[in-house]
Amino acid sequence: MALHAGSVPRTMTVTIRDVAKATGVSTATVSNVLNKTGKVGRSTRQLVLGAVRRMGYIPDVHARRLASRDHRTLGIIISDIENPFFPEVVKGFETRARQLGYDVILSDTNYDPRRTREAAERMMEHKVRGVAVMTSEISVKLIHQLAKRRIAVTFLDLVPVRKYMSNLRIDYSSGVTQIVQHLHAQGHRRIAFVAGRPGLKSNVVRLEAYEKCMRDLGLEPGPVLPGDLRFEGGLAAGISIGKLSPRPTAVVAVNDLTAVGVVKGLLNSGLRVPQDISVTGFDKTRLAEYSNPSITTVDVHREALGHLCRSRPTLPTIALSHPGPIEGDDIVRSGELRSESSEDLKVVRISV
Amino acid sequence: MALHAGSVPRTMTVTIRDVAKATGVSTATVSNVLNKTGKVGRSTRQLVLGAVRRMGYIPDVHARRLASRDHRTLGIIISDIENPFFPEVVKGFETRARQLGYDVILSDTNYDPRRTREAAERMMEHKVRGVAVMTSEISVKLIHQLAKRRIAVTFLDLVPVRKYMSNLRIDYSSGVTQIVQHLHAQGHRRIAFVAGRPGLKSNVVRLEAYEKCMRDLGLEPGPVLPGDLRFEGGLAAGISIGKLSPRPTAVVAVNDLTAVGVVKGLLNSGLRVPQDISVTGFDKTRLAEYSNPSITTVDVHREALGHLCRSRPTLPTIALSHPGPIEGDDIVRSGELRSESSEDLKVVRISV
DNA sequence: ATTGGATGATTAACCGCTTAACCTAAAAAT
DNA sequence: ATTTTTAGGTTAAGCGGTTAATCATCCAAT
Repeated sequence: MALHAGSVPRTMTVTIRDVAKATGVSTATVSNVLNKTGKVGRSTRQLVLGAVRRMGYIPDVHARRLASRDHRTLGIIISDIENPFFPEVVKGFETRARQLGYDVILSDTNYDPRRTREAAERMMEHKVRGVAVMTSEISVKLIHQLAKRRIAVTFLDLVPVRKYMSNLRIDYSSGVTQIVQHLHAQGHRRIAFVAGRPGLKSNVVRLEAYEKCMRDLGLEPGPVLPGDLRFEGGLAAGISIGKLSPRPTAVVAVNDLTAVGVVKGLLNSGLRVPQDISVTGFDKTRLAEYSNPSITTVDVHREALGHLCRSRPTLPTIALSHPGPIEGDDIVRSGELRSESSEDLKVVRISV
Repeated sequence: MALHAGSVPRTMTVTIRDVAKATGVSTATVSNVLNKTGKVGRSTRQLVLGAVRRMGYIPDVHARRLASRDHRTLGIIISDIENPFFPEVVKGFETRARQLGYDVILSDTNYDPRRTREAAERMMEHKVRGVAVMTSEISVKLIHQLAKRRIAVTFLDLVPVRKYMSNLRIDYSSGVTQIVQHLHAQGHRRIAFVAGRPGLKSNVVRLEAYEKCMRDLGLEPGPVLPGDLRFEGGLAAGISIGKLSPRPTAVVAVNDLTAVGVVKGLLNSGLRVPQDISVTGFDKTRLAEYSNPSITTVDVHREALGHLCRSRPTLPTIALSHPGPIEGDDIVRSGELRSESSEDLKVVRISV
């Protein structure tokens, strides 16, 4: 029995002290090696690095973040990860963040105000540098709380910009307007609208844009059906529409997921899409591409959302693709996704 | 100017010490109030709680985790958040974890071994209690490293179970076999297969099951086309299949996303689905439901995956829904999703 | 009156790492 | 030859919590 009980490490995890002891240097030196501060000599560095590898040392992120006041973490709050729109945003956001050496923490609110509040709290607990709020369930109060803690908040057109806030204004109106005009140009006159959740600003904006545009075109703002931003809502709406007496010839859905549901509902009602009736979506998720038939949609430039406020130019454009009753790809350019930042955003400028 | 400069707090963040000072108690007491240890008297508790609220104190998660060795955090590693399969798993996992008071950290590997290794490291840095590895890019070594650090690992049929490991065995073979037999029963004789990524075990298993089953039925293992587990691969395969001279009458795709791509490819080639050719998928994602026509798929019971090893019973079953050339819903029950756990899994038994 | 819990609160060590301040010896400058 | 830099390290004080050990009361039991 050559082993002394005393030689057994108390805790299973290797700490920076263990590495220091093993190499005969101070913990400060090990830390400096790990953080590449360039204050350590070549030979010592090799020595330490060797030990680190050999001993399987992995720094504890909590200790690290606690000690260095610099928490390189960003947060993103979304509503529903099952809506394909969000994974795409998340992917862009995460990729970019990682490139820049940031960790990302994700919170899904599931359209629930309580979970939204918890999500915001989680961001504060983690002391994230910035958070992208990609949902509109959040209260103004919560946003201000975040900002007050010097967490740079980026959101979608929710409240006026102040310190530490940055607004991504998605020009929903323009997108909807284009869709409606597009349908009008195709000869459609009875155009229905499938809405999202009543409380959500972004949805209200779309609905109003639809109504205004219809009137501007001298049309009656056709039937407006309730939805839930999900497949189910779209499905139900599609079935309802199938039963309407003067049936609409086109349906504008509040988002792609809803649109896909509408299509399904219509098909289930024995209608043909797009021969009998056209359906359009919003968001330009891949879902629109997967769908049969592909649905016309509005690109809200998720990638830009994900990459967040690349300075503050007028970002690329909304594109309408794949018209309703016609096959083929026609890209209509127009509308815009604007990015407004308050000066203090510099803090989180996570794009180059 | 009634304000003294000295009265301005140095740092913007309220710490437990500030709360203690403000209420005239010790930090230990504040901590005890916050952690509901029940060691604090009623009046003091109210006092503290009041101050906490008033001052907007939010505990720092890093400090907390560092001090209490109990890191209530779970990790989940997935391949591609844009594959609808994963958001569904994540949602289940996260919901359950939160119910149990765990935090979740998510990592997306994007089918890239390097990112997989980074993901595993991230888990170790965070000292998570357990991690669900829902991708097969991961190396055996990495899994062992995690287990060695006493991180309970749950994975999909990758390596033999040891200490701290738990295996979710998805009976892919059975699923594929059922699909093929199902198609055979429908009268299909030329059945193609669209594969996933060559290296991945789960994909190889499916391919082999397909081949074996075909032979068992006395059929030639029809054409096998390469894929990538994504829409693109399916699309390309679908187009290729459209050009085949003795054209298959059915296609078994390695997963739903691929299946959707195949359908699109076939439709683009002027074929009708399912009248001319049937397509089946795997995973039973909602995508299969959204698709037109809906595709037959195999349920791998994501929810069970998400909820992880609810003890270790033989979990519910695989269901085949919506056959190819026939409309309507017929559920074929059979096959199974098994969950094997090593004894030590108790550590992470995150279900009740 | 004395002992012995409960109950409620405090003290202070520590979690694992970073970093400002300080030290030392060798190289460069004067 | 002496002073100044500079490179390479060390010391030790935190970061913001938790928690074991300890202590002070107050009250029931002997």
